[in-house]
Amino acid sequence: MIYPFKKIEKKWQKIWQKNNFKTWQGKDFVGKKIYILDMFPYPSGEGLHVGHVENFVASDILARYYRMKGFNVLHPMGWDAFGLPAENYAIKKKKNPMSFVPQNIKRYKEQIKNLGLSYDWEREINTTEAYYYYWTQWIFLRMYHSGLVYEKEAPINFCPSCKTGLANEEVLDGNCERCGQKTEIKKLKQWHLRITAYADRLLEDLDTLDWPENIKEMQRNWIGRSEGYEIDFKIKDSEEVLKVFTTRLDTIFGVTFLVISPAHPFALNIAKEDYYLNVEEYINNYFQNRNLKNFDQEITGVFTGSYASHPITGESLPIWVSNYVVEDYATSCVMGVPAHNNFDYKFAKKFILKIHQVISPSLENSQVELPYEEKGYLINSFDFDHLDSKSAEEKIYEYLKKENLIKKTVYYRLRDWIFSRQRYWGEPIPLIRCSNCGIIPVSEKDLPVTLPKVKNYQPTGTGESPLKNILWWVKIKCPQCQKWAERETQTMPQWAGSCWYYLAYVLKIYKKKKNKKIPLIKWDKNKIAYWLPVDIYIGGAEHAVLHLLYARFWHKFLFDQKLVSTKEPFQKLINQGIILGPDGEKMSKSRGNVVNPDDLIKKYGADSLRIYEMFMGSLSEVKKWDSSAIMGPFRFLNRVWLISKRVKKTRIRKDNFEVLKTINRLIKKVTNDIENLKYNTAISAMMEFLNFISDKSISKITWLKFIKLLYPFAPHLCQEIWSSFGYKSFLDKEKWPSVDERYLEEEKIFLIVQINGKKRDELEANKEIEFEKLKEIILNRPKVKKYLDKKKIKKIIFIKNKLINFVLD
RNA sequence: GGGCAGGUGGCGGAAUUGGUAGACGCGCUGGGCUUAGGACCCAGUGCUGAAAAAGGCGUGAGGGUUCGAAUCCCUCCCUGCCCACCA
Repeated sequence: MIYPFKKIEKKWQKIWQKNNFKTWQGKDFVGKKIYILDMFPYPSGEGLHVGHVENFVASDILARYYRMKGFNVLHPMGWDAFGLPAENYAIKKKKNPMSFVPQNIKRYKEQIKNLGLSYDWEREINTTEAYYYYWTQWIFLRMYHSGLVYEKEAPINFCPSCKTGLANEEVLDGNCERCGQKTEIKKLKQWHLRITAYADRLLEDLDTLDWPENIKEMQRNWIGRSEGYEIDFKIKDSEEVLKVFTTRLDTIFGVTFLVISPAHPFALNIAKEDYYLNVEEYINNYFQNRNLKNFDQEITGVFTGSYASHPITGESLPIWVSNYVVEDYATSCVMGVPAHNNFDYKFAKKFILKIHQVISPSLENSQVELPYEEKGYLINSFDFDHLDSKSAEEKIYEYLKKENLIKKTVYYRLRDWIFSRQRYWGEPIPLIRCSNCGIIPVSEKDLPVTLPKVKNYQPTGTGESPLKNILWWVKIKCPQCQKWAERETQTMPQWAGSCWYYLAYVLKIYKKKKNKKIPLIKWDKNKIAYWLPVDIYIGGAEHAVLHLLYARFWHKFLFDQKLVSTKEPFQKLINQGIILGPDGEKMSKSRGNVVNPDDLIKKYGADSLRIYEMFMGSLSEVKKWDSSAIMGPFRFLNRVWLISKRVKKTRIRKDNFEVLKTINRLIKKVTNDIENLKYNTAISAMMEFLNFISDKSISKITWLKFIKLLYPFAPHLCQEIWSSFGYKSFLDKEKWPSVDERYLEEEKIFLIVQINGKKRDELEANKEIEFEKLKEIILNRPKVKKYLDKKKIKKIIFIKNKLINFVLD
């Protein structure tokens, strides 16, 4: 028989909705809080996928559990609806995203309702609504006034398909993060946010976070702090000086050439007559070809004819121009130490330059295969010979410092965040361009700068935003000189809205206007102080260096502005592992291996789907979908339904010790497992319990304890059973079962008998049994006797209440 | 090339952190019930040992530490993810 999941699920979803989800509302300033947050989705038109389900169910279990534990739970949901995915989809479907996004949201909400997820819908937010992006713009203006916003023409990544500039973080393997197109390098004037000003704090404060180590490591690598030295190399026959950045000062006597990037301002200037044309051609070539980022690019180069002198030895060092020097990192000039750097080595080999070993792995033997990139002891380094790398570094620094040729420096791999997009579907950047006064920020009282409705919102591809053509919107009186000026027509990147949305949930209020509730956001530091930080944040790892870095940056800025009270927004982070298709490949439409949650809900019910996804394996691991395996959880719930009917008729009032022991153990196990997000083992323990009682009669009390344990996982079924026992309450308001320790203690224990470390026998014995007594019993057991026969016992290992091991000769 | 995670039955995965390897579930086999079953119930299920028992072998490969290793150490192989001319 199949339990009537359709009827049950519909019934409770309706009741929950009718109750206006009041049970699930987080109340400001009431009791002990916990903030459980999901990464909010892009409402893309494809609908929810099984990955969303995994994410949302995982947090829903926590939310329901903590409500039963008496916490004041904040568990909100919203829509990250600006940005390329929604816009590209809208263009494909030839609809304006403004009219289109609400439809998608409606579909998402319907699906979420069908899953029985317990969100606080009063706090729902949508990044594309004016009341919301008012504040996105407001924070931006604050940043502007704090000097964190600047415009700069720079070579940036440009997606020819999305027709917009992209941030470094949005380019994966040279492809657009959104559409997969190969990106090009284009020189465009772009707004930047000075995230590098926060590099150190973004790095340091990672240590205070309870995040997966790999995500922290990714952020560390992305920030890429490196401490080193900037050294002056004088160019011969010139007044100019080349500044070189190195982290390996100890190898300075191994320098045999200098290399500068083709984009370095000196590149052409220092080229000597005979070399000028070569260098010019090389540089032109570089700029023509750099638009396609090529990862297996060959190292090329050209000699400038100029020489620099070594700051210590005065030796002449040829200056080369090469593509292997990154143009926008550090001084974009490198000292070539081919013996101790792999790239320098390749370069020297190719152009037959001197290779000069100055580091030796040990003092005794300097023989080593080059390039040798490890630290070691100095050789061929004049006065500094025999020093180890570290002390040599200090001594050489002292020496060059006296000559005023060196400076300690820190550089970051992290670049400032390119913050403007030449697209329609984003928050307008609240700035005004006046030909008289320059850039004028929109005044706070004129916020929000609303995005106009337009017919033609397709990207122009010329590097101009489609907003440029909407003259009525663009033309504006300059607030300063009152002459005609223009609005900035570029928009913010898709990540802007998600930089502070976890605060928006906390700050959302309603204003009543003619019986209508108008949503508003009102900055309230007390509310933020109460709810923040987010205690548990669940979402995909794909945002490791995007959203999670940007949001931390904004949060730290808000902290400096005294607008929030914590240094970090997200205390604990959990990444759910992605779910692969049944073929073991990433789910994608083109592969045709996408599993649709709607179908599964129809066939087995939301509760079965919820349990199946949590039962698949550990939350953070990558998992493969197996459609037939959902039958396990489905059967499990059917049996719960059946046994419930049986228990309803029982007359048993008091359970025997065995049953009480088992239920109390289960309570302990499930409680621990939920708190550690080990849902798979919690579920298997509940299955075990069901197997255990399937041929026994148990009391209603014990059964309903079990139903409460199962409730966060299968809320519809458990709520139905609860009410069928005559209870009117919502289980969210019921108390989580507590463990009665009396039943956890064992008076009998199972002892393992090992012989030479191998299990040969087991026996039940009284707890705390003494060694001598036990030994006597065991030595008389036939199984053991057989092994001990004629052999000498060398040693006996006895672990109380657990194991005894006889070591034989 | 660098960083991180991981490798356990036919499959998804457990294993209290050094102490019964394979919980739980899927699948499979046999039986029951049934007009029927892709429903349900019962039994079995790491490999090998022709059935049972005794035994032997077993956590990517090899070595080590230990009374005892999936777990700790060393060497190697493989897979996944992220970053990659960052000096």
